Amino acid sequence: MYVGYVLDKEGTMYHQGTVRRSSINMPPQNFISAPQYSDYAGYHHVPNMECHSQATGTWGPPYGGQREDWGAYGLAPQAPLPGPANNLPPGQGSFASQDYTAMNPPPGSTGLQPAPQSVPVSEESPETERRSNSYQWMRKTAQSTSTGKTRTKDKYRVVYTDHQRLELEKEFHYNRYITIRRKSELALNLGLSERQVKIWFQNRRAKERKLIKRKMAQSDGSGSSGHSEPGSLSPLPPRVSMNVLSSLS
DNA sequence: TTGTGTTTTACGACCTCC
DNA sequence: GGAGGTCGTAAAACACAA
Repeated sequence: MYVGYVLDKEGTMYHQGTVRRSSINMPPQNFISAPQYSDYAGYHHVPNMECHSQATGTWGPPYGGQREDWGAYGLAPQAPLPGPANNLPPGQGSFASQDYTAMNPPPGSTGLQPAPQSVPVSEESPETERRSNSYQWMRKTAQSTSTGKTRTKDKYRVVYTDHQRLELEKEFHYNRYITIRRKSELALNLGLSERQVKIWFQNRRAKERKLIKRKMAQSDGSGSSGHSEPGSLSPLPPRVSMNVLSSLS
């Protein structure tokens, strides 16, 4: 049932997935081993990420221009930040390929092993370390699923590797809505299908909304009125962003 | 060890837009 | 009609307390 559907609809996805996972756990370019991200211990979930509801403009102009926050990941951007300063339209967060490759050296170099990621944990703030503990799962998951399978196969779902999640999170942090072009690039670079990337972003937005709701519920409960407005999560209506962004890519 | 709660993938249903 | 959006949900993976 699922198999039929999926294989019909996206044949490569799960075939690839099978291959990927059988070798996977560490996909193709993957990533040697999770420990190379030992510093990241789960992107720390973007310290501000859970505070988006506190100010509508937290993400600034449509989520763009926040890449400096990557310092929180131990991943400061190496390329100039796109965004207003670079005359990129608001919301057009998508960085050019060179930006991406700056972080993701092409095969032949060291693969996907951005050097900056080896920021010593000791340099992180106590808060960061605390968060790191909260995200230890990030380290473990990549190792724990050696036979990643999907709902359509023997198991229900795969567990993305640290690296895959890190890259996806970075992209998400930069732009909540991924462009078609970036989706392709990411899928290619991470050994995922475009469908997986798309769904990951959908789920990630859902997660964010959930966090915001929770935050708002808490602030309501504490008597203080939340600063964010319903719907403030999405400065760019999905459709608009999709059209605009894709036309710009 | 086990029970329980949370998070993470993945999907279907339904909607909007072109 | 197709693509991508949200919403709701299933179930695996995981964390953690008892």
